[in-house]
Amino acid sequence: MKKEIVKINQLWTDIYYQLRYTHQEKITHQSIRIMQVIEKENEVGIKEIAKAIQVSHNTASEHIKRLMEKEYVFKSRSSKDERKVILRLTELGGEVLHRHSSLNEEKLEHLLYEKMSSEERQLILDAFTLMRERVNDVYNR
Amino acid sequence: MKKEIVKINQLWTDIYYQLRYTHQEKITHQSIRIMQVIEKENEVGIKEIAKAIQVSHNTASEHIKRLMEKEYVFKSRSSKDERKVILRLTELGGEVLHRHSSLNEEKLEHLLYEKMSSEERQLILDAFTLMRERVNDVYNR
DNA sequence: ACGAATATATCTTATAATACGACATTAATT
DNA sequence: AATTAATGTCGTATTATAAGATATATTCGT
Repeated sequence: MKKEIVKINQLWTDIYYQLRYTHQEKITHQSIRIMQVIEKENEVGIKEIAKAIQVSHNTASEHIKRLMEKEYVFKSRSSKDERKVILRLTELGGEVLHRHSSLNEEKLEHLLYEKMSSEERQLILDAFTLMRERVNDVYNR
Repeated sequence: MKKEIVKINQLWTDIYYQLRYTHQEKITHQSIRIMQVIEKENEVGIKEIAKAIQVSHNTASEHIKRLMEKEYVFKSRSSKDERKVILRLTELGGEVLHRHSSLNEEKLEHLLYEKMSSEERQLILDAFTLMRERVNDVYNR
């Protein structure tokens, strides 16, 4: 493995460790992964969840039941196929997922607006934008 | 909240979602958080774990027992204070944590070395390096 | 129109994870 | 020697996780 790759991963995990949210609510690993899929993909139903986290469809259904009890997720039905569930995050669910996968906004603002010049800030934004664009080229056809 | 902050978080989570490892072993949320602390901090013992994940010391001790059974973690004792445990990740533990918090090395290599020029690659590396440096200035004295 | 296939839901059962209080042990401190 | 600090263990309770069996509703194929 090239050493730049290892280096970037080191930087990535260091940045996340320092800038993540703390004092987060209790939540399970599966719940986070499920909510990530719902947020990042379109038209996600029970079957897609089961595939994404590698469990049976009935287990996936139980997960969703629990997430609905916590009001992190709600269901609607596809208009094209009334058998199919379409899952979405509630506002609360979105906030919870944010606190478990995003960078702390206050810390990020402090870093970008008080510890960096506008040129440095632009460098960060350009790099992330480039990376996301190229990633999309690779993984979404 | 400034819109650049929200934008960067959007990019951050998109990049992670696309580049993360898939088909990961079953692991609990608490296990990952504990291993992150062990990897990123020095001289972590039971007390530090308890504080980091906000549980009692006996619960933290049980977590460590389970992680040792799985051979993700091992203990030694501080030479300065023989009461104090010092936790470290085993090689296996390091790999497991990697698969649950880092970017997939194959995907990253493909992205950086086949989809980017060396200038673009350098931009990414510079941006991450800058970000990590400044983060360290802020959060480590 | 009708049986087959698909998507989801529910119920039961089993195991593992999570957490805490109470109590015990060992090493350091005073 | 008594106290404090760091950790470990036991008992107990709750929740999470997962699968199989079974059921229901919708759509597809002919």
